[in-house]
Amino acid sequence: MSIKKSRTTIIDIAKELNVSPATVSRALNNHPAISVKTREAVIKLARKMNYQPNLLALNLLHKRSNTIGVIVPEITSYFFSSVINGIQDLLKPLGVNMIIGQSNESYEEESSIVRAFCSTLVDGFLISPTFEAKNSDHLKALADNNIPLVIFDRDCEELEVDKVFVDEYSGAFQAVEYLIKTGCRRIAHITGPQSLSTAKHRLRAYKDALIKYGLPLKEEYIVESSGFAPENGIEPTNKLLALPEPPDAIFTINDGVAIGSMYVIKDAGISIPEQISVIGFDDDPHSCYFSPSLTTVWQPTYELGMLSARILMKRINTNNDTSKIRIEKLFPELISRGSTK
Amino acid sequence: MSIKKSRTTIIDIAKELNVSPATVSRALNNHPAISVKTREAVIKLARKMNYQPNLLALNLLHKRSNTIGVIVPEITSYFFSSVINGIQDLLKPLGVNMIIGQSNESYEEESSIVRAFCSTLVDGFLISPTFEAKNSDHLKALADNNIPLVIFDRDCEELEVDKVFVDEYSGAFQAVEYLIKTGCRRIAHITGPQSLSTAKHRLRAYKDALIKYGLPLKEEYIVESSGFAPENGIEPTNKLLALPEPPDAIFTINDGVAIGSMYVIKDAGISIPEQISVIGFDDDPHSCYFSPSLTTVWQPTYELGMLSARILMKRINTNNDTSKIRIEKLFPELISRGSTK
DNA sequence: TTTGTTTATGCAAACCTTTGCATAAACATT
DNA sequence: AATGTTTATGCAAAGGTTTGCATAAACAAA
Repeated sequence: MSIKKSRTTIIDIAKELNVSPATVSRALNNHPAISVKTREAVIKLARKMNYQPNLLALNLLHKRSNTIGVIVPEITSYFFSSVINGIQDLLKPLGVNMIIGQSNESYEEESSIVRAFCSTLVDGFLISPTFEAKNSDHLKALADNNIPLVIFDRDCEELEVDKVFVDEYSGAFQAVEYLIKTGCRRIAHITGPQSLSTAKHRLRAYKDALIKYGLPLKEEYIVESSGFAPENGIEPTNKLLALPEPPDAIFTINDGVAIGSMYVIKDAGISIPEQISVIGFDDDPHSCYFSPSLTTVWQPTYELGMLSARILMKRINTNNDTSKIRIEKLFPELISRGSTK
Repeated sequence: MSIKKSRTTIIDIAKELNVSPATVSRALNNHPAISVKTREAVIKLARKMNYQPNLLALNLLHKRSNTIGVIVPEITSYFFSSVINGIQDLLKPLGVNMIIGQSNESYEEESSIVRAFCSTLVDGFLISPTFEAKNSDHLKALADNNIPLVIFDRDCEELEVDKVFVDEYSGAFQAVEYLIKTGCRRIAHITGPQSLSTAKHRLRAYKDALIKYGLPLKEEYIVESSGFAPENGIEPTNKLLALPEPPDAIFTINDGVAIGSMYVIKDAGISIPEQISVIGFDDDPHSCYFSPSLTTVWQPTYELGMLSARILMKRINTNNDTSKIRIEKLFPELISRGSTK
């Protein structure tokens, strides 16, 4: 039953000064048609009364929340949290906020978050779709409601919207090529869920690189991991090590899996990189502290976030005009460390 | 110049049905004084026209944004990102959103974020203060504006608000006690920035444990790291190893630093845990994949986030009444692995 | 028929700000 | 003195929803 001490409004100031709220508004917004005297009085009093504009009212007026929704599979991974960093750094100077949703790789959750954010809460979306992508109706619905959407990192082919990717193919190709050039001949690949565009591109690059260098493509050297954490690397690696002719190199879908993989390999008494080379993907900050330190493919995560956000804001500010959709690609880079020869 | 196809409002429905907007509102909100016939007609049409309430308008009306602000030093660390997970999971079923700000351990940034979030955008704050805490005027100002605030993980003593902590002292004491019990006698501590309550508590526990077991307290065994990443562990460890009588155990401020520390130790050809035991703090998911796997102190991060959010929501929903402030403590747990004897 | 009661609906204010249009006052020009 | 121009301000609507109060309509009771 406490009386909520409501904050100072433009009306309070107006009453105090015996002017209309409109005058106060104009004075505070540097409208030209205000006498110097009035303006100064208003500004002075506003400061004294600690006036702060009510963004809730402004939002309603402008039909804009100055908030965007970001949906990622998870935020605890280094990859996505540093993408978010990039997004945030672009948004902050613009005074735009970001609400984050985690899909946990679940289609249901993803669409429920979209729905929740949709109710006028959000001016646009930045989404990296879940790999459990049954369909993309919930995302298509955004287009119908004229809410801008930018897809990043993971593709969703049926959607014709702005997209920002890392050139997975290039990164993976570099990695496999490097293994070949350092003398590996029996190169295995621990791939990720095949519904993911990223996993598909990396797999294709793996195959293409082998072909280019005339190495045989063996189905048993391609194993799928069901996730991106170290524990997801264990079983696939065990499978590879149990082969009659085990690989002399493993290119993994990401650093997490690579770490699990190295763990298994070392545990089996096999030396890295002498007997088996390992390459990851992501350049997680932990990766260089393992022994051996992990060779990996660095991705421009921060830039990925920045660029995606920049493109989204452009859409929002141009009222989602019908200009051509943009598909951008950023370039990854091989970082050679101790886990390769 | 495109015409923004504005969404269906309650007024559109009202016109279509020749009733007043008030009637539509009541019909949709199950108000008792509405005839069944009208209600059904309204609901049917609302569904057909894909009506979704305009939260912007509701926010203004209720003077509530259903959004809380969360400020953490950084989100890329496992610790904070999993706290955020807990917060989010509590908030989601309540339909409350969260905007995140990163202080990057900077006082300036922290207060600028508070200011930005303040302008009616946010119903309450969840803050883990930066260690560059010059003062807490910006946080005190929240109290003046009657905006609820819950502090978590890191204390700010001059503030009388709800707080949720991990019992750092207990966790650190367990760690040091464990080292002693496994035969270590020259135990060093890499502590964190001393403006942090967490670092202070852990340091105190370290000292108390040594005293309890009659071990000498040597100043040169206490070294300060300037951050929480592996690289911050390097210099402090070098210092320790260079001592005339190097330690036979190192208790570090967190897993990140421990990882850097182990890196240096192994590099120096010293074996872990035979010659030096290492214990971290946090239980980062990577920690068990290092060799040796890292003994550490697990913190209930997820629960920390959940509880903090729960307490904040209580404050918000009780209109920030003057009930007693709550100080809660959660308990950490030692996880023994390969880096200790 | 009158009065009283219930039921269903509408009006208008409130939440806070901005802005197009109107207007009053002050001043300048003839 | 009359007309025209400039300057400063106010009015009111708009943005979408909820809700206390008023009221019309329908019905029941006397």
